[in-house]
Amino acid sequence: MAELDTRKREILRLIIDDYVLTAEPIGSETVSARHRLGVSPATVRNEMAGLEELGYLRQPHTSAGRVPTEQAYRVYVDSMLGEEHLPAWERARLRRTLFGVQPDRTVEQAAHALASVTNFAAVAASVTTGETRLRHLQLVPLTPRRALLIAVTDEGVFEGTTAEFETPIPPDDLDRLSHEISRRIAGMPLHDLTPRTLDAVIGDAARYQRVVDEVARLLREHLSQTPGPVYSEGKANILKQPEFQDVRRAQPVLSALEQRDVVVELLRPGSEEDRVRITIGRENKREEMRECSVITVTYFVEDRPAGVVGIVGPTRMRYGKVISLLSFLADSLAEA
Amino acid sequence: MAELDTRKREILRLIIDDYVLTAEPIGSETVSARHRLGVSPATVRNEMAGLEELGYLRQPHTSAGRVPTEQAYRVYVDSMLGEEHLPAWERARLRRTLFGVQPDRTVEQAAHALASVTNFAAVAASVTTGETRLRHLQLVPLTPRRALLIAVTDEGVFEGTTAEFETPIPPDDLDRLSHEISRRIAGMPLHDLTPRTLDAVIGDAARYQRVVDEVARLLREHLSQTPGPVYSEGKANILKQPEFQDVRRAQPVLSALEQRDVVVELLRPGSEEDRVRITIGRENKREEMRECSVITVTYFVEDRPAGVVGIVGPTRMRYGKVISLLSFLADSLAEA
DNA sequence: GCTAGCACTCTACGTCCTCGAGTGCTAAAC
DNA sequence: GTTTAGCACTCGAGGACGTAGAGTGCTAGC
Repeated sequence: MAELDTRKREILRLIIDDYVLTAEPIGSETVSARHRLGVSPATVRNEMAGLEELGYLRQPHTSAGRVPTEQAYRVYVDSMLGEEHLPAWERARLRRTLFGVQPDRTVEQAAHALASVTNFAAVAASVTTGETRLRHLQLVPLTPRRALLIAVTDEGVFEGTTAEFETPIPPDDLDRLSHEISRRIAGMPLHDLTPRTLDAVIGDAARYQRVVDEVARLLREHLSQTPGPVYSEGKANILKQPEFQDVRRAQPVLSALEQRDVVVELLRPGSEEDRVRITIGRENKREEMRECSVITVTYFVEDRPAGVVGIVGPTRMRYGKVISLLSFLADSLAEA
Repeated sequence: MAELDTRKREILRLIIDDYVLTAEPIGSETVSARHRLGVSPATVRNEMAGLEELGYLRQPHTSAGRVPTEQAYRVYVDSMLGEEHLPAWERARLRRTLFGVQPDRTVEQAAHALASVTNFAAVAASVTTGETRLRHLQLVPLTPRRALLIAVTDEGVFEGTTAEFETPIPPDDLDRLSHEISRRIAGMPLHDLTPRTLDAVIGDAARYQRVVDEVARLLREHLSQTPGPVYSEGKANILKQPEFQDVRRAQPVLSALEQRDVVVELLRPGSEEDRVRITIGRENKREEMRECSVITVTYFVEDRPAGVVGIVGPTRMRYGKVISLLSFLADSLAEA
């Protein structure tokens, strides 16, 4: 996109900055007046016509001002982004919510705070990588034939499922058995939990072969593929955005965000070089998200992705601000 | 409300039934035509004028038909409710979603299915009464000074919290300790978890007095007052309802439903005589819910409340249908 | 007590008009 | 060659007006 000379870029930037705040089409008059460019509206008009030709601007109708296209937002985030200053109270507020509460709800709280600061929908999740290790496993007897399986991993994430057995097992045996399995399995990385290795590790553990099999099955099912809890907070916030005043536009988005797999998809972790991920409008895979922009940031602990936080809002958003906010939040989360 | 003679009641019923389906004001013509009452529109008009005087009907404007008031819905559910037949496919669908999945996600699934069948928002929770008993307790070492506390109760509900200790504890000791506490606490009803009794039961357990204290504190905090997870599904459904086409009406409701405590409040369990609870419009405590009706059903296992499911929708809803649906669902849940 | 008839009321909707914002083009100025 | 003033043009927002239709309340007669 080297087609843009300095002045065109400057004008485009001004239009985007303005439009993002007002949500109203911007006219040449406004541009030339608000920031003194040293040129008259007429000149700005010419440039704007050029920008429209290049696909960066769009006119809702002949006699309205112009609004940025998705392409415009794209070059904006790619090459016009300045560091945005975060007001102290916002920093303070975010940090307070992070360190105040129980540590196991930090991520949820982060999403909550993010939603209320940005007025967008916030999403967050801890990353469950293959690198996660099992720490502990416990079978709690419910009935003679059923027990609650609890698995604790490296990251404090854990899942509860009921296991059913074909033959009844006395509670004491179950307890001993669960200790046995637990000891053998502790420290094992999740990605080693293939059927084969699992059998190798715990397969010869006991006379309760059936039980071991059942446990192995559940572990495989739950831990290897379930990517932990995901949180989405403040979804109702998008109804505050002018572009979603029409319910028919908002409804699909809200519905989509209620589906766990959609959110999981949004929260796919990035790599070290690719911490901030920005998806604008039609760049989204999901049809329902085509009217939204999604920004996510992955945070790292000891060089491994530990979690992802992000927001979902209209394509018209203060990208710079949001990115600063997310980066700050990610850094804070990395500490915790 | 003995003010209503038989014909007035009949007419009111017809108007409600019709309005609930169409969401449009009903005129005298329609009433007299749709169901053959044997009287002319003029007569119906007179009766309707009477009903309006009594507060059961309301005219949006002079020349529109009439719509039922909340008072009308109230007498409707109190005294006009017939058993509504549930189509076989709906029963089948509900049951399928309940018994297909992992047992520990039954309640969530129930809410999900409910939302998609009714097109309203569905809420659900398991009840954590004082009657719930502790089954098992486990401390999993994280660092020398921190451990994950897991408590398993009667109902399979369990919570994970990290406990912090002032002095480091070797993992083996912690394990022994946690078994010790677990044995002493097992079978204890939650409402006995007052500070005093707790201390009496586990206070003399060990030389790790501090640890025991910390555990006691966490147990009190988390189990006695946290009422387990609550689920709300299909909140975006309310955007499909004609009365919530205006975003400014829908936004407060959606925001409220995103707050856990609001949902908890809605899901307060009823008693045996009071299984079905219907709250219409302004009967709701929460300001934001004043445009909605909430119907919840408590289901019982062994004569104790085990959970609550319900829906949130506009006051204009098919009360009979929804109640049948909820009752059926509650019965099904009681089995599981 | 019921109903036919009728005048009345009010909204929804379409048309017409004006106002104003913003444009694109052209010709003059720098 | 670039910039700018001037101007005619386009188009949507919004108000005024009129009509159609739905529904009502009232009255007089059955």
